[in-house]
Amino acid sequence: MAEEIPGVERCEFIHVHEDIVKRVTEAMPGEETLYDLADLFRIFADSTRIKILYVLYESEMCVCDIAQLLGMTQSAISHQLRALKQSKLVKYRREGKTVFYSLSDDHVVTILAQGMEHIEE
Amino acid sequence: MAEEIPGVERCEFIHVHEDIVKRVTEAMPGEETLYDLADLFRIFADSTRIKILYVLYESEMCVCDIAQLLGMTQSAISHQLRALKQSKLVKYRREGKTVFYSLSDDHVVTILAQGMEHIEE
DNA sequence: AAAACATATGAGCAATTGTTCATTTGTTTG
DNA sequence: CAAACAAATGAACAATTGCTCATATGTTTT
Repeated sequence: MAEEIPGVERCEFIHVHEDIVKRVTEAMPGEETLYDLADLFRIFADSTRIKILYVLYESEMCVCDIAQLLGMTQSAISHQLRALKQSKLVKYRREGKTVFYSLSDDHVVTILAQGMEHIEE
Repeated sequence: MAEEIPGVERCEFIHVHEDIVKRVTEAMPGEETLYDLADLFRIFADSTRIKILYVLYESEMCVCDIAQLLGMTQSAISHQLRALKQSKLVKYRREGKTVFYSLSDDHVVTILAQGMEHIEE
């Protein structure tokens, strides 16, 4: 953080105190972690994926059922499930031709609930 | 949800039970709420904004200080602060020429913490 | 083995996003 | 009032995203 970046204009003096600057730079997670965190939230940043998560919160469900419930194509849902799968927000099990998806942990629920609380104010 | 959308192919039968379908469609928040929720998470879906939130978690700070700490331009930070302000994640107070920003509530902290927990597994 | 079905995937396109650069707005001080 | 400084804003551009369409993969059934 705060490397020397040429061309970045600076205000004359820094207003925050030394110790705060120190605390900030120490408490800040590494660059890579911050990217991972942003990637995770990017998954929640789409209403289709949120719908899927809400649906799976009620019950494990196959791709086709989700598509039907949400009135969307199988392809669209499958693409989004891949994203949800890659960020480990959902897990799946195969049963013959059918693949059943479900939420993989309850961080999903907590994050969604906190988000709802925030926008409902 | 689940309006008749022409051209959406459907699997032959729905696997989930009637009561589950009913619960799902009842528990699902309205379309507008889901969009607002996605919009909120979109704010968290960028590492610059996450950095700003982490910085403000340590201390109230002015635009210029944040820019310096993160090694970015005043303009870039100001644009991002506008987004954070619009979604009510940060608040501000003016003191002469300087504008100090701070976190507006602790949903921010909870959401970030849950996200961190998830990616750290 | 072939047909049928559920799911996954790749390419392509319109729409959205984050940054930069130039400029404007708002406030203080000479 | 003019100069100086902090912050905000608008236009523009590259990069990313979500969907569709066509097709591939994997599994069951005949």
